[in-house]
Amino acid sequence: MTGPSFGSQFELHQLRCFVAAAEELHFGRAAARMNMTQPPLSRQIQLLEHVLGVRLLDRTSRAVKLTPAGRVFLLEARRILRLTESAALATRRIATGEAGTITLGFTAASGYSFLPRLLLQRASAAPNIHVALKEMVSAEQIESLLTGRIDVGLLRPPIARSEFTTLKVASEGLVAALPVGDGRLAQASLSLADFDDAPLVMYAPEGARYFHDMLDGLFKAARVTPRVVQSLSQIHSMLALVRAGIGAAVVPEAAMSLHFDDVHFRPVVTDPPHPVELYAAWRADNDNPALGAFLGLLGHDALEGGAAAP
Amino acid sequence: MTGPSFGSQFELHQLRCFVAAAEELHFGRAAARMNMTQPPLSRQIQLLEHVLGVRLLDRTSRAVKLTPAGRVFLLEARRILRLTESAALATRRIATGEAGTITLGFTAASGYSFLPRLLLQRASAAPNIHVALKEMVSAEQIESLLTGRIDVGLLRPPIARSEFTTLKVASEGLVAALPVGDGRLAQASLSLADFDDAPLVMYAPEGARYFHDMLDGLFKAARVTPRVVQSLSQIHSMLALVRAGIGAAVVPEAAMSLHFDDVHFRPVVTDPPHPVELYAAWRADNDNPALGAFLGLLGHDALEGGAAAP
DNA sequence: CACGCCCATCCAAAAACCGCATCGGTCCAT
DNA sequence: ATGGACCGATGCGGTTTTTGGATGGGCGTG
Repeated sequence: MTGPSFGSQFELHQLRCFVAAAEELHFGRAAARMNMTQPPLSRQIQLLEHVLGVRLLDRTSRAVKLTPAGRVFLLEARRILRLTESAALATRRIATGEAGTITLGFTAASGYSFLPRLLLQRASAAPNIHVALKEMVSAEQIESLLTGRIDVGLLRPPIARSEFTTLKVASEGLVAALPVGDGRLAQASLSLADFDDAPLVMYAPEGARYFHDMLDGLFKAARVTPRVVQSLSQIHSMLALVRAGIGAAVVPEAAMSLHFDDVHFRPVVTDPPHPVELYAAWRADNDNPALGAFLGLLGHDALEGGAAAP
Repeated sequence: MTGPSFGSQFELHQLRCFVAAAEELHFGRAAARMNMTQPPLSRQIQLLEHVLGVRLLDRTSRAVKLTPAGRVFLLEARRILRLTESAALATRRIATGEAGTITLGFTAASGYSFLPRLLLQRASAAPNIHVALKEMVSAEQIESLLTGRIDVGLLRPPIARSEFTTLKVASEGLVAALPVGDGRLAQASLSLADFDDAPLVMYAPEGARYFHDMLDGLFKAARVTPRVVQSLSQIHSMLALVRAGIGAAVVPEAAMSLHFDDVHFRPVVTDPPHPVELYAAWRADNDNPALGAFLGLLGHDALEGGAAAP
């Protein structure tokens, strides 16, 4: 014989037996609490003591007492059992989607207005869903959705992928950003014609294809030709140029939350009155349990699977 | 049927199986690591999932992947298993006396010199033994030893109780505490005769029976009769009176560590040169496992059971 | 001194577990 | 396209473990 070929590790059942016995200081009552009879409880505690190599309970036929080691082990056992319960609970919450983490990609522009509203709503409606934010342009989001780096993207159309489910979550109008002193500020609202032959800070076709193409289309349809003095892809950079008096800019309403000094906004009337669309997209086969709860925040129809992308 | 009449709690063995599978992401290798075959491992994990009501591993015939809930549960499971090991370790250390708590009673006088040395030694020789200190006079210590409020007492003889084991841990001489200006400070050492008919701050027979009786006996044997101007039981109070010039005092050497300004000490020659004795006492049937290690600090012969008290 | 209380032990029945053989599904090489 | 390798799930018999009733023995109590 080489040694005690016992299972050299104790089991939770033995811990539960010990805690019951240590709390009742009476094997009979402890057994009753454990829904079993006294002999097996005795055995389990003997086994536990054998595995530990330590006597935990001093038992005479008249009284049961904790040994010093037993006192220490009682605390440890209670801690372990508490941990098992909380572990099970936490895991179930993750699985049911009550809690969990959603990694969300978003475009810079959606971060100004839609995203803060969304996060505010999450804080009250799904406080246990953690949202990890990653700013990236729409093309990056599509790539990241495919590789699983993000669970959901907030991005611009077109989203031409069959493996995605998409949902239009917001649409907004366009506004003109004008420097102080610009005569057009006298008007309450502008039309596209107001930009004909006027200096315009435009979206760049590379970094901001969606806005570039949209504005380009709108101007062409209205037979208006602004003088494009600069092309940029970031809204805040464009507004900085507007402030410098280089020209006007046409940006989504959300940009109004940026509050540049000496830059004022006026609504721009367009044919579809809200041409700027924001979509949420996610892989249809994403198995993140928190996804359902998160999508619930995006709109009440979201859970059914959203509208197809154009 | 009321519900799943399963053992509604998982077992550590299932946790170990799950951790192995989650780490290997391969049931066969995981089973090998667990020293068993693949089918039972599959079952254990199925059982665990059933108990939790949560799928932990997504397994196709080609690949095994953790679900989001499984990722969370893996962390929890590892934590629980780590805790079980440390719990067993800590408990064994308590049982073997490597670690633990000793509640120690001590007299005020022993706290000046002997106790600090003892605690210093403990810090290096038995750092995991925690010593809880309770100052109390010898009579209180005996009472507390009987009721188990303290494990060990550092006290003065006589200790006339058969249920105690005792050990002489220190003996010291007496010194005279003299106020500046006292003529006897000219001598390098004093004899008892130097106190004849001189004002003396004496130990009170109630609160400090040991010192009172000892000094009383020494003076009587030397046929010396000091003028007792005050009786106190606390050394520091006595020294305060000495400093005020009320009289001299005869105190144990340890009192020299008190350092009162304008109070100087001179050795007093006595017949037994070290008449002040300090004993350690503990119940022979004390089952505190840390006791052995602690007694080892008191002297190398301490473990055998000490000398009988007078 | 008989009785009651309580934990340990013994033993047979029940339950749980394990390993073997096998199945169904997927991927890969031919 | 097809055969083979690989992998996890499942069915089943044998073994180990656990359970609970009966019993024993120590220890206070009336």
